[in-house]
Amino acid sequence: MATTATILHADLDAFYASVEQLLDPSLRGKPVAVGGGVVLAASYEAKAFGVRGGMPGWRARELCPQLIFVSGHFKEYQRLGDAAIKVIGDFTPLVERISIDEAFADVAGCTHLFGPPDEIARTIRRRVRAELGLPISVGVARTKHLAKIASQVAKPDGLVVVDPDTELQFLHHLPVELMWGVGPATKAWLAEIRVLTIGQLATTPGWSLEQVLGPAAGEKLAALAWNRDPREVKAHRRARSVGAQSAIGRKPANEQFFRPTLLHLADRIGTRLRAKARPGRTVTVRVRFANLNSASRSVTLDVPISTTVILAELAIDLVRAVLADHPDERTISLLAISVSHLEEDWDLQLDFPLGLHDEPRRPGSKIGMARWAADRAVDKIRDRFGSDAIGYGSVALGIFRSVPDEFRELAEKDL
DNA sequence: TCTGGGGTCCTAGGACCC
DNA sequence: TCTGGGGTCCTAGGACCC
Repeated sequence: MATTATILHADLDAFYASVEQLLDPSLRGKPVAVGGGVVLAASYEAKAFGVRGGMPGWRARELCPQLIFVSGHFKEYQRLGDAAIKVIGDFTPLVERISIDEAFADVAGCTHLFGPPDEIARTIRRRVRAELGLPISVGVARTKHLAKIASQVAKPDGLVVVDPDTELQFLHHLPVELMWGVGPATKAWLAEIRVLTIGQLATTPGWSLEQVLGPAAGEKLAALAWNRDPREVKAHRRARSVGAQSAIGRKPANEQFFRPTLLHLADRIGTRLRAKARPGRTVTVRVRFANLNSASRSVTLDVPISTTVILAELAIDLVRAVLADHPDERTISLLAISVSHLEEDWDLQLDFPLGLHDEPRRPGSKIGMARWAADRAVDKIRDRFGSDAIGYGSVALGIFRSVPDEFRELAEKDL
């Protein structure tokens, strides 16, 4: 089976920072960071100093004193990210978007119209540069994983095509961390057994990898060398969970502090679940303590829920349980709620939510109905007048916003 | 004045069923 | 009448990705 290299992986370079340099020419060629308290994205000039996403702002300034901080044009990121993906969509409907700035495409079915894959890749790069003013790197290969590695190698602003006949040569000298799924922990373990390159990995007996990393990871690591990579590009993937979290600095582990935050998080999640008619059955909370250790608790219900107050009450109970199990932890630094086991296309008209203090297995009650009706009313008012018009206002709750809401929305996956 | 926010997937142990 | 094995679901924790 002679498979040809028809999978593209396209990735906008240092996306947020590139947009800022596009919008403000005085930033071009200079080290730029988007963010403030924390670096959300860094330009290549800043990366040269070791500045990385997720890094505390003070640390970034330490590494690069001349670093320019900009607060970010989040609407523009969404617009330009969408536009870049749309350029790819002009060639094939088989586009799998991974994030705001990244997508796979399979061009096998459109080469008769647009020429060979490498030519399509060149056209995409040229058009994104000409029409949007942004650099984009593209990898072309026989599988998704290889295409992704190729685009990483192509960065910045490049194109790498991996011919099926030369795949092993291409991979041989590349560091293991370029593989998808190999992060710091796996890299460190592999380094211990003196495996630094993908070539070395390919000649390492499968059983020793499986023994330490488990069957799934072992299989994944061996897949590249054995040509068992997934090829299928999926245009539509539905979300499997919805969550929200908030770093709250250092707060005592008391209900008066965690309750308002949990209400706010539950509200964010509940609104999204109701908007897409996808209530969920499992609620998970995570509590991170001052020492950055964290613990989680979850509960799975018989009935899917999306009511803000019910989500919040469940979350509060779960956080209480976590704290009861960790009596020595007196300071909380982050709270998170996540809802999973999401229902597909739930008819909200049939959603008789759990009355919290009723019999748990009997959905529907006057109290539950009233709460559900109240949420739907709030949703409608927000649709008309904006999200701050009504509800559990963060100002009233004293919520400290460490990142702008627009940034959170950029990261949200379509339900 | 150490570390943001939204996700995916995997593992291991236990409960429970047949 | 004391014991197998397979499958599914739930829970807690962790690695990883953008």
